[in-house]
Amino acid sequence: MSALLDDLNPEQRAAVTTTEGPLLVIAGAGSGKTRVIAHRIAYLLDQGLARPEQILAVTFTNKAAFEMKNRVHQLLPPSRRRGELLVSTFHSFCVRVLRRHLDRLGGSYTRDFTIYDTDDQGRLIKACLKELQIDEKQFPPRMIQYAISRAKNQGETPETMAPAFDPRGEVFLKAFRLYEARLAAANALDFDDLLLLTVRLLRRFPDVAEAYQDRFRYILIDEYQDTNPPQFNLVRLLTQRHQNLCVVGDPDQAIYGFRAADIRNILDFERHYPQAKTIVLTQNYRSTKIILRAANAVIRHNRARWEKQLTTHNPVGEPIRCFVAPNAETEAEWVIEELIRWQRQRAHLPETETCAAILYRTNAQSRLFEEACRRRGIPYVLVGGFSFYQRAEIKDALAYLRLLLNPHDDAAFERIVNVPARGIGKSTLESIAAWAVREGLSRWAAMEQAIAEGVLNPRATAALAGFAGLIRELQAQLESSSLADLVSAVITRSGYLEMLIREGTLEAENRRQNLEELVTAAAEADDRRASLREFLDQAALVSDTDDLVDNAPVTLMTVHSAKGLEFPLVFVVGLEEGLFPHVRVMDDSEELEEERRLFYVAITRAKQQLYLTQAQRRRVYGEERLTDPSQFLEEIPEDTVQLLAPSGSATAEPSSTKKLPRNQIVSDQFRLGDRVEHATYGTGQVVRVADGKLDIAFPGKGIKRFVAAAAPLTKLPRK
DNA sequence: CCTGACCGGATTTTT
DNA sequence: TCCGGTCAGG
Repeated sequence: MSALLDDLNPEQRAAVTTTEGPLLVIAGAGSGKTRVIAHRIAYLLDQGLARPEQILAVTFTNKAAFEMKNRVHQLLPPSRRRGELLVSTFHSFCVRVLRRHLDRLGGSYTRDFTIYDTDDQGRLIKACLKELQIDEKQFPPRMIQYAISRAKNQGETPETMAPAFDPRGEVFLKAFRLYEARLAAANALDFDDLLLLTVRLLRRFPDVAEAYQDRFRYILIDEYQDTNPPQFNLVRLLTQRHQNLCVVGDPDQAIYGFRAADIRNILDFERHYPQAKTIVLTQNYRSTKIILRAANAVIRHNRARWEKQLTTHNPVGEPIRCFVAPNAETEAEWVIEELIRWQRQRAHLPETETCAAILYRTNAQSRLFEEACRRRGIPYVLVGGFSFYQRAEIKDALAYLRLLLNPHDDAAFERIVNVPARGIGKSTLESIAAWAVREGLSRWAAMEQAIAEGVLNPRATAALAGFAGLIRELQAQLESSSLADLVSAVITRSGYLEMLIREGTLEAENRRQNLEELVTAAAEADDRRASLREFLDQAALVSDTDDLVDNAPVTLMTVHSAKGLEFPLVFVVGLEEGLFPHVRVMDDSEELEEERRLFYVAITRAKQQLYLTQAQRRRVYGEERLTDPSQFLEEIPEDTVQLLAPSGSATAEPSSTKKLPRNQIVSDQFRLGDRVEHATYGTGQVVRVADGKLDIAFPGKGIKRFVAAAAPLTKLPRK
């Protein structure tokens, strides 16, 4: 058993073995946090302090949960591996609880509820606005959606919200109220509801709460800095009895404020749990000294902060390499070239030593890098953006399946009632919608009535009856068929497959293959003996990083998705004012600090080599714009950085031209690659000499063009 | 009812 | 640039 603790440092060992009472582990980037959690669970089991089913561990993604389970498994002797260890995300855990007990809450909710994803939510909100005749121009659905989610996460309901003084608030409340009513009517829960209703359930039914409190003797929460109020409440409820709560996180990596995550949950932990012990893990095992020094320097610019300095015994490493590209296309090309070069040099090393990540602020940036990879024949893995379960054809197929289980799922109904086209048009659907609203029915029920009473024109009635028949026919198969057969039946009998085949385009063929893939996924679920319900739940709660491939040579993703991951080689791209930091946060100092934490997360993903790039021109809204270097670049210490000259013919355009008084031509005194010192811009590197002009790149300040120079420009000795 | 052409507006990050 | 919504014609 002591082998469990052997290769842990004293801080880590303390975090693993302090098993009684609340424990706060502040774990700096790369401090072996995941390892500590896995070892702690293994330790609890190994010491006989708990049986597997008495432990609940919460991770941020399903993938992390899966890996955590595996790690624990490997740490344990075979004799200790029995029993079910529950490692899941907050959302999956809540679904589990609600599928058991939601009936108790009463109202229209039952345990057969449907989960509405962001997409379904958006459609529903649009429908609500339309029904209330609210102008979408004045009240953009996205904003309403955001505001509703925000309100719900703050624990507000339409009833508890302050009576609206201004008409805008009144309009919002009306939309909020209707949205909640429609959700309830469809027996649907949105992502926020999963947490909220679980909390409500446990509060209202002490016997249920006590059952869970008794069961979980030990609770561990990862990424605690990113928990939101309902998650906090849930943790409080679950830990009331044993208080053996261990939360692990890093306030410097709190990046989910927009999702109502509250960094105070971790900062005030010792106040929430007065008995708490605190352990800080400050030794970094991941990055080189240079990378860590840059990261420390960056994060120190945040004012609201729990001060800690990470150290490492790792080698000094290579300087951080900065590159300023003339435009976004060149940026992407250059990154891929550099990546190929880097990996070629290390071709003799195992994949784990050479895999790379390209990290960007927004998903939209991925396209150029994908194209560059494809041009050079580099296979890549793209995370997020358009993951498998978000593809239209997959969501369509899933909507059919959802409707089989819950015909009152209006979002599913609307999605596929006329996909493929079966003669159920806009006006017909509007009549159904109006009927449903008037009678307080779901779309499905309204449709059945409309068919029975023959109120619609014969053609429409026949088309609807055909659709209703199709769904019933498929429903009849629910009991008897395997999931794989059921999915196949859905895509063939609905005519979906035929539609794609008839289309005959390359894209349609692609979509057909995706559907085939779904059948495969269903077959795998059959192997696990999953029910249709479980299959759908899992599909609704997949996270972007779940389809991450270990040790892929190149992975493209947002910085958010990269949280918790590490790569030998990392490119952080698009370091421009307005992009990273994003325009939307620049005028709010708190949000800017969150953005800086995001940048901190980005650079601390790198183990060996870090690249930072900026494009001087970038298309925004299809219009080319000049960019300024990100303010974050200036926060990187100069002596950790090496500036790189653009290779080949690609030459950067300077962002400004500096004219100095005395017309002393400078170009013949300097050569490409010279290091220079300038009075105002600091140390730079000559990246271009031509026509008596000199382009000099200054880290964090972009490229400046010098026509002539006075004394302040001095040449430094080459290193 | 369906299709295709046209126009206007949007872009942060995610369970 | 791209997406979604609107409108006219088949």
